[in-house]
Amino acid sequence: MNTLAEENYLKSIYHLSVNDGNASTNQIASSLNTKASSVTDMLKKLADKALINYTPYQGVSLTPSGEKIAISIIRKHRLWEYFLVEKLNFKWDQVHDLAEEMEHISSEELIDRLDKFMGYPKHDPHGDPIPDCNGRFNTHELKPVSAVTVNQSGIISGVRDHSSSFLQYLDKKQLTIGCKIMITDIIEYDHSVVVQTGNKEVHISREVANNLLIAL
Amino acid sequence: MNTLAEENYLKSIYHLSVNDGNASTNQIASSLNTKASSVTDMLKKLADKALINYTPYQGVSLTPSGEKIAISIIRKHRLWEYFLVEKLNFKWDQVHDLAEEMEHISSEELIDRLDKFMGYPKHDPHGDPIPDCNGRFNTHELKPVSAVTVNQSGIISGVRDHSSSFLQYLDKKQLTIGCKIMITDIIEYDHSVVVQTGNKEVHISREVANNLLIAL
DNA sequence: TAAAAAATTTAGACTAATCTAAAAAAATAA
DNA sequence: TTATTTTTTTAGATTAGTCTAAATTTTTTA
Repeated sequence: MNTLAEENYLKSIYHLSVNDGNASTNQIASSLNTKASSVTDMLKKLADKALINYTPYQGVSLTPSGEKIAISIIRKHRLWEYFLVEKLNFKWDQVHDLAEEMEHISSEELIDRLDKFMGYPKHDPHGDPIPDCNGRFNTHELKPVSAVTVNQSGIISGVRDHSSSFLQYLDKKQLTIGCKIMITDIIEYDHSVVVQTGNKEVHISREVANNLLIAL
Repeated sequence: MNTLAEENYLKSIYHLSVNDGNASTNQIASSLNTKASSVTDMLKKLADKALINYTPYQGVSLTPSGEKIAISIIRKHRLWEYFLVEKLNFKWDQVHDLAEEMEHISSEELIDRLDKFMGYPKHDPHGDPIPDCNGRFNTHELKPVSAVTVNQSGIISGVRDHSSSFLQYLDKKQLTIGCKIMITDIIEYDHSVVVQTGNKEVHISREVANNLLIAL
């Protein structure tokens, strides 16, 4: 078994390397709120355990076994989030920190039974896909609202920012997972976006549009 | 908040001092599978935090704030055990170690919601009372089978040993929580006990009788 | 009640994970 | 392509929790 710190590093490296397959020391440090020197120490340890590929100064990538562990933690995180929202009636902006703690409960059997208990959900409350017990999941084809052209419509299906302040803002604007929206205007000047949701028009900033994902 | 190690010490001290209100260094060491010298170090730390009353060489007792924390951990442990058995269909002999891990999830709101979700159960799968959100619970009036006289009957309502080997043995003998039994004979020679359960007679050793608790 | 045994504490060391400050390597800019 | 800046690593220290071995206190026993 791995320590809590090791698990958090693997998870962070996984998220950071989703795009380019590589994570830098500084990126990891800032995502874990720690110092670059601490990261270097841990990278050596994870490399010794063959969980990452590490060449000094060159950043890191996960090995297959490191990725397996990372995905298992993400599975746990998302299933617990689903449990908290669907069974214990938490709001979607309240569950991230709780799940950060619960994702380290080690038992795989427990999580598989939890999965079954909830009917094998495919997405967590923020729209992120939940890996199955073999670590497989659909990488959904979502676009940020900022990348959509005028008059296109779609279903809000994910967020890039999981902070409660962002989620609460979306709640207030009634821009939540599952809502159908249409992009009615894009303001050239500041790249802010006007979207139609239900019978209302909502004006959102470029930053919000960037962090709101829709399925076309 | 307290560390995992601190929480485990407080819980251990609570359990050890239920009877005489006091726990010794060696008792704590053996219950936590650690060394007496490690215990001494931790006792100083807990005393500094005013969670225990500690006089060197004299053993320790919990202060009110230490007891509050201990009971909160026990509440979590027992609620998670209930959840695992009632919702995820684990057997009563499979849940102890899982709950040891889950009891350290810190959120009180989470555990209160879990309590509500399950309908405020009063006892865990081993018959132990579950403290309510204020830390109150009935200390049930149970007797070990070894302390009962011939021809008395009662309901199996608790166990003193939570090891899976003991619980599996009870399963095999069909001596589980809720069963009505009658003590039909006590063997003078080795203090073993013959009990009637349903239409069967079961012969149990003194040790088993000692660890099986009934309500008369 | 003095000697032996048991229990407990102290002293000093170790590991995991972190930090600051300094050194080294890589990337960028002049 | 050399100088500067940024990134990363190394060196050395710190904290929590643990350990072994030695010292001390308490308890037991003769």
